Amino acid sequence: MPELPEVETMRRGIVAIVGSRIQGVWAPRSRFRPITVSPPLSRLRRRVAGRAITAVGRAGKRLLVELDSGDRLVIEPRMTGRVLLAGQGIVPILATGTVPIFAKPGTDRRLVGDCPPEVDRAHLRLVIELSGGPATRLVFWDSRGLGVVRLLSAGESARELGPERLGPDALEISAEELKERLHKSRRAIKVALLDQRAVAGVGNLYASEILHRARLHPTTPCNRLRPGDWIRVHAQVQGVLRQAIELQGSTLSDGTYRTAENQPGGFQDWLRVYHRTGEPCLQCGKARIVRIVQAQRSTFFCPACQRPRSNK
DNA sequence: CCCCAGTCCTGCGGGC
DNA sequence: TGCCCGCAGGACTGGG
Repeated sequence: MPELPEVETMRRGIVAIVGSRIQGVWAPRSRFRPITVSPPLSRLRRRVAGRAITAVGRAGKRLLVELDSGDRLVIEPRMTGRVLLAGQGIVPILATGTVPIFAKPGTDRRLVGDCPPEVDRAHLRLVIELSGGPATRLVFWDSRGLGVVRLLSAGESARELGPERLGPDALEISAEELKERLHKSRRAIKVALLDQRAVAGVGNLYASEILHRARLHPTTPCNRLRPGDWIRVHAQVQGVLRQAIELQGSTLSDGTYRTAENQPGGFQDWLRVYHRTGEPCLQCGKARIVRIVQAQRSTFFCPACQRPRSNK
């Protein structure tokens, strides 16, 4: 599930398209529902055709492809979306379930590299044709199809990515601002960290990891946190996300997330609580990891290392 | 302000 | 062995 580290890794993986020009955009035919694109593809295509890419940025869990027209493409991978680059004469073919494979055009089933026998393009959602750079295509792949691609004018950007909808990026936010934005809330700290309007980029996996390392019980109401708690939460927000970026994100056993170079991430080997229900805590070695549900999402924590706040 | 349930979607794993 | 069901959750919406 792409959160900030995975999206940042994707951004770094495609940043070489800066300077390229968009030649066309198309959505491959598929047995699945078409990708959610706005404006509709025909209009989007007219607005981006011939434009040069001036930057590739990121806001929280969204990828931002800036164009010389002042418009920007916003790519939201959500649960299973991925971006890939295809080079000269190479098109991505996608193996069922997991791994994208690269093949020479016109040879659909003669694949380059290892590949399971069943190959399809069903989850290929959007292809952006490029010229003048190292890649000829930017490809958006998404198995569940919850991902979204939007073209926003400068004005729309201000609204859609503005402070009403998106808080400061989790890598940029200061300890003071994080505390200021949350400390009056009665919400559980775990739930609050997932609120993209408060701070952008933390998702379900990293929220559990952050709180375990900060030694804070996930159900603690924000307004019960002490100054030292905020310091630790902030330090771990940054520490965990930075380490995860260094390791190119987390590829869980479902294998869905891959870098733009089609490599798995490495942070899954450093997870201390996520998906480790019943296993011994790696911190204390005594207690076993517990799973609870908060706001309809799984939370994992160590009952010994993350004690609930006693009164006051 | 906050919370909850529902929605979108597909792949997978458990249970029978 | 096959089938059904529920689960996974990011972002959003509508109702309380």
